[in-house]
Amino acid sequence: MRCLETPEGTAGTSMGLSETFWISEEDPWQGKPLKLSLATEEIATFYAKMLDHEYTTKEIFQNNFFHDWRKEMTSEEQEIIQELAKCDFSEIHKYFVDKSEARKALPKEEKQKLKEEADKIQEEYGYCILDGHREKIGNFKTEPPGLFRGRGDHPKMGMLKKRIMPEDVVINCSRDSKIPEPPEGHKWKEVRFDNTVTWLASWTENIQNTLKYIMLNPSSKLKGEKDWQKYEVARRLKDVVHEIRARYRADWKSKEMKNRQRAVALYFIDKLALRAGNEKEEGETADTVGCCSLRVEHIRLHPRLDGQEHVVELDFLGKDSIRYYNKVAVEKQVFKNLQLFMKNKDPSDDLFDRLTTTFLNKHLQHLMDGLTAKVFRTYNASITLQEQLKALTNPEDNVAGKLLSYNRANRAVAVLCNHQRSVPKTFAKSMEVLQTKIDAKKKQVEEAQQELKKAEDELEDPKDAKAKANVEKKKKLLKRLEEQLARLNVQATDKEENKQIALGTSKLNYLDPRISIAWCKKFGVPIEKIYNKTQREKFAWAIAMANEDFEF
DNA sequence: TAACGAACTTAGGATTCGGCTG
DNA sequence: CAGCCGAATCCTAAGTTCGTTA
Repeated sequence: MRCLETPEGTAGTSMGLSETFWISEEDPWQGKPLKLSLATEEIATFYAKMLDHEYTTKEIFQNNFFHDWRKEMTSEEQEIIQELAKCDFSEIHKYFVDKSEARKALPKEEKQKLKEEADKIQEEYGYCILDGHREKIGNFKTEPPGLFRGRGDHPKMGMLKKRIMPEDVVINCSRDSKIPEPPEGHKWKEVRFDNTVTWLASWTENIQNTLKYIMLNPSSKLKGEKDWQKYEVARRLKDVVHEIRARYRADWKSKEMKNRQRAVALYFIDKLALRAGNEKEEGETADTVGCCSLRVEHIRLHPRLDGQEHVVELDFLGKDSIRYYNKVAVEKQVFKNLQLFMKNKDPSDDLFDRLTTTFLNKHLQHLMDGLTAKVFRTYNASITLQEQLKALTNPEDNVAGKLLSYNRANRAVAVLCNHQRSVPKTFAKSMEVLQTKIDAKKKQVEEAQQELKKAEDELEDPKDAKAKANVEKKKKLLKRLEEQLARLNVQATDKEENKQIALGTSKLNYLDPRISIAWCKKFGVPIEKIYNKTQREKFAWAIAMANEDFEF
């Protein structure tokens, strides 16, 4: 494992950062450059590097940063540097912009050398031996210091994330293994030998005061087996889901408010693939919710809307502050229950005030061994893929056409799970380029049609072999061009439909890979077309296991 | 029984890579 | 042959779950 990177600050070193420029209100510092201590300068570089990001303009970010920065300053520095607004980071910023430009402009050989050095580090620190097998480690470096940037409206954005020292790190390995040496002059916080957990090293980060772990890569046997287990639990849910649904429908009429709330929440989790929604500590994280933590302000009830009855409009920020927005028609009983749950409550009150994820999961555990709220997401995602593949795949299609069907099935799952992405910066442009290609191809097709017609007109004598051959040639050309055009159109459709939808998350975490592998085998699509190298490594267990008859 | 702690999966954005094109 | 672009990879935050503690 790697830890202890060189500090990035340059004060007192020979790295040659030009002087930092400070303006302070008081004489004698007004407009004067200031030499910073090593620690202070390093933190200044963290801020300076982020100047291009919008969030450095946010007050919370600035306040958190400045507060933490001042804590690390010498008393002299604290005396001089009293206001963030009077600090000028632009020279430091430029220094790093130039540095990154310079790196990009490096000659090939130099880049090659850097790559080899990185590979050497990967080779030395990136693997471990588990049960006699050499396994790749997922994250073998401790996280470097910097400024914390949470997602969404995070109250801690801008806080200083401190450098991890060997003294912060716990090593977990076998008693009889070669225990990793701490860097020269340092020692580990602890070395333990716990084979009931999977992590190799851990430390506590200072922002949320939570543990971080060094763990194995998804390609490892250990992770693969866990992944397999996860899907097996979801498959067991398939066998009992109808009973469970009958049960929660019955519970919509339960005399116990607690149970009614649980039944409605479970219905949302099942139907809408919502996450469980644990309670979160206020002020520690961004304000996001899942099912059990929904508040009254997150839903609106429409007795009638757009020709449908009993429509629930959901609008809230979920994990990673991604917005969930959906209008969905529900059963009358659900609708009435929701009205009941909302009665006499403020917008900021919990919708399911009698419900916790613990209570919900206890119930689920009782319904099926190993069942928890998240299993519904896995189950519904995988079963949706299977059904969609069945519905959308046309065996007559060529590989490109089949892949479009696959992507559409994948997309249906991503939509269900609300996996979004921001529209790529280059989207509009690349769409335009594609459209230009399509237009050009259309023209070619038209020309080919005319040429074919001409060739057919010239074919007066059916025995004229040359003319006949010419017609055949033109026909072939036309057919080829038409196919190319079709392929481009397919591409454009696919691209447009994918604009704001992220397929990767469901592919990696929710879709039983055996479904996809079986589909590939059944329809003669090479597995490489749907899984890249990394994904094939992660799903090696499934590739070895699934044949074309696999059913989720 | 609520709060806390630990361990693990899931998640989107940022960065880097590598192949194509002008 | 650079420069661009999409794909792959990296990064680490943000969830879920379960066990423990006060």
